[in-house]
Amino acid sequence: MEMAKKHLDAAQLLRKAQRLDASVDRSTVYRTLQLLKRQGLIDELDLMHIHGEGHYYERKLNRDHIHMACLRCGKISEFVSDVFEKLKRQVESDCRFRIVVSRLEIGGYCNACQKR
Amino acid sequence: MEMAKKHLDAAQLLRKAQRLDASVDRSTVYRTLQLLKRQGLIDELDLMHIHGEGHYYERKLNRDHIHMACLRCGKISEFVSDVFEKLKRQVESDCRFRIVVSRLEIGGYCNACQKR
DNA sequence: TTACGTGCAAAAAATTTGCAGTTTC
DNA sequence: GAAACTGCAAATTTTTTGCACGTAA
Repeated sequence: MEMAKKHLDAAQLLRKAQRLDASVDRSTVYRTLQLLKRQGLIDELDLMHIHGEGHYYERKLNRDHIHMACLRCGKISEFVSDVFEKLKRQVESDCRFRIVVSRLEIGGYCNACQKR
Repeated sequence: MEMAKKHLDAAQLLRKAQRLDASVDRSTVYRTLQLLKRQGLIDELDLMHIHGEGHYYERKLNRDHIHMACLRCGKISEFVSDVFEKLKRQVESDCRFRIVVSRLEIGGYCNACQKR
């Protein structure tokens, strides 16, 4: 599964998979996503539910990133921050909590939409 | 709606509401939640889907807090951090993004469960 | 009136499950 | 052959919608 492009929901992944093998079923997609999620190989997002109640998935990379969803134009942008890393380390030490997955999603207005 | 207690899902809110007025319908709950969400009066969480695919709601207070969900015992804990506030300010200035809502959820192992 | 909020019933969207047949080791 | 994976069909769960009615400004 080449989840190279990001932020795909289960239906999109199904369609992509069926382009390679038309017999692939929805349940296989969901079962595989569950597996990958448990292994920590993908991250699950909901992008502030701007486009409905579904979930989106992306390959987990070394560096976590923040997702920002524009409430007006729907654009999704990403941001990597040392402060985010610092925050996670603070949670781990202050709360004695071993972090496995983390997700920071922000809804608001992007630069372009603020100007209108 | 006394969402005093937190992290209630739509079904729980419906049951609570029906205790006061038995005729309340599911759709009213969902419509009200949509409204409150748009007004920024409540926050929507999914608590890392530890207990299923639903969503949880809580009154939005002055200070945002981080939610941590223990993948073993299911306990949800909360944490307030200045670093989180700093991170949000960084996003606003570095990305020129006007934040309306933000949500940081973390999955991992709580102090007690790490020791087992 | 005109807009709004509601219950009701039905639909739609998202995800899960049981089962039987294959493949894999 | 046991364990794991799959497609298929059907079921569940979660959320939304159309509609008719009542209410409030």
